[in-house]
Amino acid sequence: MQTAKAEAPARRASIGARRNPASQAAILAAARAVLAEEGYAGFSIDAVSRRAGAGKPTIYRWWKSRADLLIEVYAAEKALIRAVPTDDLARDLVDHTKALWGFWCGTPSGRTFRALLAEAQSDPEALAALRERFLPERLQDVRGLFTAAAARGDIPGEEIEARLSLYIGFNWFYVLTDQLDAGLASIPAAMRLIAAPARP
Amino acid sequence: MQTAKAEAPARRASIGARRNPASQAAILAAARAVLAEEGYAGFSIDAVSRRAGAGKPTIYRWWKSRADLLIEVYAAEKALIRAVPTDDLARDLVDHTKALWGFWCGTPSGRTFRALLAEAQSDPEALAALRERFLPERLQDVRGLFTAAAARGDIPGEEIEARLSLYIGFNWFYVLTDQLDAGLASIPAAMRLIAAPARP
DNA sequence: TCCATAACGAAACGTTCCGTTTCGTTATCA
DNA sequence: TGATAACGAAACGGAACGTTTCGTTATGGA
Repeated sequence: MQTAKAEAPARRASIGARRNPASQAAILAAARAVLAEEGYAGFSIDAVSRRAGAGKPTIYRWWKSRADLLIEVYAAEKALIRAVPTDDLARDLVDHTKALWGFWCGTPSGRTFRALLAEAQSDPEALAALRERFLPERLQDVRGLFTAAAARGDIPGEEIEARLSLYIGFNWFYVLTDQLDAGLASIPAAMRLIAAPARP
Repeated sequence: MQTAKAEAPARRASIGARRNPASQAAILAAARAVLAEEGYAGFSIDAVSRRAGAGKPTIYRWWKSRADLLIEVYAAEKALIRAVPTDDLARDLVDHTKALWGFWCGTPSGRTFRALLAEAQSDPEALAALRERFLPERLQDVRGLFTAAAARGDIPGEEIEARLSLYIGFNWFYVLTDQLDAGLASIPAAMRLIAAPARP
């Protein structure tokens, strides 16, 4: 099991007129556990509240939406993956893609990500948070791979957005259809196309 | 407005021991209208039932899940778009993409599609329906563009899946982030990369 | 030192939607 | 003509929503 199953049954009362870090940690851990075990279907504020031994008002006080909570759960683990450009964009992309897919499969983060994308289809604020907070931060590294390649003259600078969109969409397609295994074989060819030098 | 707002207040009773086509039509029209006006957030069986003037059991009798209903609403309009290969894959892809995005923006189908993808993240049966029924049928035409190009020798046959995945993901990324407008400019460059001939 | 302030968990609120069951009605089809 | 089946309406118990009320705990400024 990839998550702590049993929660500390210790009661957490108020520690005064300030946020209780233990409650914050318990809620994030509970959210992570619920997502790991039941995915988006079981991810309700009630379920997280019960599992964390926390009151619902405590959750609503610090996270104004489910999307907020999802983003924080995701961000707590994503920091492990870094992408540093070498001199070969295609290889950089293949490496990063494999690392990302391993991260999505080996932690609850794949389900968390899918939940966030689903949430964004029904909640306009979740969509805004996805576009304005989540994606820019998460894509910073991979965007850097493209800008470095453009700086080297390997790809045209004006095609960065198009190539980045291709890269993002490729990953989204496989994770949203829960076909990361089947998609592994397509990674090298796809990344070669995305990283292709400008045609003469 | 792109959908009929007022429903026929005429009562539809049973027409005997067989399905009532008027009820089927009213339910599909109601689902379409709800999606057009409120998107996935307002798409509940209760809401569709109320709007259609139909009983919930009638909906559950003929559609075993929300995803089923979404697929049928989408399929009722998608038939309008066809893709016939010429001798230029890149141009075929650009044309088809623009037609698809116009269809997604000009009808409730964009919202329907987003709702279906969201539904697939919480309901395993919806995910199965998406992969095994919806996508194969919907992708038939665009897949034909790639196989025709491979038959001409313009692209390697073993890269069809990778290039198709790139194409699908590109579209999904923009529709799921509700950024079809902003993505228009990236279409030509992206399609050129997807359709690029094999490197020597 | 005292007390206004604020976070805490628990419980309950009314609302909405879930999927199902019951009911009386309607009309087919064997 | 009668068994069969779909129809709309209404109601069911259960779950989750987001909020409010409550008593408790402990801080931090006066």
